[in-house]
Amino acid sequence: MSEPQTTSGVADDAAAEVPWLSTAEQRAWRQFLEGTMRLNDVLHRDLERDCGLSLAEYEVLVRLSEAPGRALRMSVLAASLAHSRSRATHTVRRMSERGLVQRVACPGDGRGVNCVMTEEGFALLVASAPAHVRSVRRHLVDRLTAQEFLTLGACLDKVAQACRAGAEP
Amino acid sequence: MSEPQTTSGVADDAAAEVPWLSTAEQRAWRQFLEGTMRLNDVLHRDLERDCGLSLAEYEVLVRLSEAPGRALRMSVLAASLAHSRSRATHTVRRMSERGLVQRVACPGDGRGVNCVMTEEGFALLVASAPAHVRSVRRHLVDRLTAQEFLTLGACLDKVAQACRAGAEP
DNA sequence: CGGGATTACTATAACCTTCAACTATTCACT
DNA sequence: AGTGAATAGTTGAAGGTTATAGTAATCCCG
Repeated sequence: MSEPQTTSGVADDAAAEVPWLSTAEQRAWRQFLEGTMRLNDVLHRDLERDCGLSLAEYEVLVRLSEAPGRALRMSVLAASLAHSRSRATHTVRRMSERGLVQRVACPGDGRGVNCVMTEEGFALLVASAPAHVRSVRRHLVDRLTAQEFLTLGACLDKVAQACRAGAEP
Repeated sequence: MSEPQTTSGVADDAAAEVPWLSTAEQRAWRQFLEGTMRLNDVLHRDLERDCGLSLAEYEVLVRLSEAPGRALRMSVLAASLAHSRSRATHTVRRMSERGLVQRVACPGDGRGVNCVMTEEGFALLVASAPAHVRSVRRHLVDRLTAQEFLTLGACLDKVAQACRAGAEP
């Protein structure tokens, strides 16, 4: 990320082997880090305050709302959220304790578990979406031109694909 | 973020009040979410595996390495990391238990605490930086054109500024 | 059919972050 | 000086995430 400031030159050997980041790149990288962190923070806080949902829980509800029968297998849900299966299990357990989703055995595959959205869960999503969209607009979309925002999406999509692929050069 | 799919039209009332996201915007938003999440994940994992450091700990070392005397007051450190003071306290405590930093009373202000990098901490940063930079390049920088990357930084900087300001329109 | 490999998911514990409450010090003002 | 407000930082508990190991069902293929 950033070259350790040193008067001893001890870091220069490393710099010789690794293509370091230019000053401009370094600034861009830090801006990226801080921006994504702060955005995540504020969206999470808004959603928690206004709707009593974490970002992760909201995402679960969105995915389920779009699935046929408002149901998704745990593994599919986890993959679609880019979460570990373990994380999905915990999140869904907490949500089911609140009555937002239900877990039912997967017909046809005894190993599988289907996560189904309850009416209550759907109602909460419907009630929460406007405030959340407003928040996303206010903190992200409205800060950029339409073109910038779409470019942002395209860039991060390339990154996501590389990460998914394991990111060999 | 995304309009709940509904056949009942129950969400349309909300949509009437809130400027929803267009299909293209929605795609961009999800790409952004997934990309930042996966990038964060893979960078964290790489750093942890190669160097035994979390991203947060690495950032602490970077900030300290750039500070005069390789020391920073806790509150300055926390602000510069965009972390809560509490989080900074915990992180620094763990790092000091490993001998990477030291906490010393702040001369001139009895309330303050200075966090000072040890030689060991500096050595670990120097040893870790090359692998981390490689990781950032591989997963982010090299996936984009130079122009795209700088634009990315500029966009997230606008977002960060808005978040810092409290984001009134 | 049957036994090993694979897949699907869960449980436990360790770790990190957040939150709220708390102590100590300094500042502002009379 | 003296008191109330603000600042600096820590603490401990609660909650979420990750890692690891475990159980159960299915698949594969001889």
